[in-house]
Amino acid sequence: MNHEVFSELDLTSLLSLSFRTSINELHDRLSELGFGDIRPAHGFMFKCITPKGATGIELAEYLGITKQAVSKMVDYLENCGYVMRKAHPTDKRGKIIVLTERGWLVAKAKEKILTEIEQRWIENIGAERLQMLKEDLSKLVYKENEGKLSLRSRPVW
Amino acid sequence: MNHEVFSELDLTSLLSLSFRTSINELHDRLSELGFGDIRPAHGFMFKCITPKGATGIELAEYLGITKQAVSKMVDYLENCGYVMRKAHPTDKRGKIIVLTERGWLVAKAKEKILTEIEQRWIENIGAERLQMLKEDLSKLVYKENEGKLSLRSRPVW
DNA sequence: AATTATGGTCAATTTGATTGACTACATTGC
DNA sequence: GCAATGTAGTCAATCAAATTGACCATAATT
Repeated sequence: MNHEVFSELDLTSLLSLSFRTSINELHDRLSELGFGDIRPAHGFMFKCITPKGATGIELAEYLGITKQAVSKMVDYLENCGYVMRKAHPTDKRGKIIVLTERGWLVAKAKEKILTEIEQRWIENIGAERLQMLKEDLSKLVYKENEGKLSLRSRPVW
Repeated sequence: MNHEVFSELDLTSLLSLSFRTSINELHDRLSELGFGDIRPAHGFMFKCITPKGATGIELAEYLGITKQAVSKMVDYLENCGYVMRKAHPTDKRGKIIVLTERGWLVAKAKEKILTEIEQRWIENIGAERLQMLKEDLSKLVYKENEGKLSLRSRPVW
């Protein structure tokens, strides 16, 4: 398999492939650490739950999915021992989803692995280029979404 | 919504968001052109079918999914009038999947839209930066997969 | 010629998401 | 203050994309 193969790919395909590559490594590593029941779909949720918890509606908006989908995901993660539903302090209808201890463990492991992946990328393309890459991607995501973000630009992790 | 928000995101999240952003625009545009029945999952298949067709097994390997999944996808695309199953010239077990005229229309529209998206990105970050971005992503996808590509790095488009 | 391997489909199941219906509580507006 | 409307969450049914397992027909191997 030759490097040249990828140069001919359009940007969208490249973004897809590099995302899949990262996410595959992340989940392989999480599996090795005993977090095999965490799947790609769950990942971004953790970012919204930390540090002080979130309601289902907040998660739904953040992830760009329906509250029903969030509810099911929380069922699963609660069952696996990663999150807990707590009563909302002021709104008796609402619940707050918070991380359990095990939830915090996986969140920290995720953080560490992502940092390591980024570190290895720095070794490949250099710190400046990685910095530029991140800046450019940030700019693009921002420009293209102009305020309407988190409606359909939902991350998979 | 502030640009700063994204700078704090890790690389993996950025890749996810920028990919989603591109793919959303692509499919919005395809919908406007009357190709609303094409969904993100189908996209990368076209790249493998063009120009001279492909067998189910080839598609499965290229996409990194099972042959059964390919078969179903082809059922759907055939039903929508984008592809056709033809008899394999030498192997009586096999079939070749080729694009119909409508299939070619959507493939060309896709090409055009992706080029336009890339063009707009050039206006945002400049041609040099975009070139660098593509080179860096290519290098990373290549390095990280080292030969074992197309097994799990399956594109979603 | 018999065995094994391969290309493709059928059927059942899993995962992640959807739409629609419903309950319990909150907010608004006379 | 209470009736109308709105909102947080769940239940149920369904869809989309993929999986595993079983199977058939043809090819390749020995």
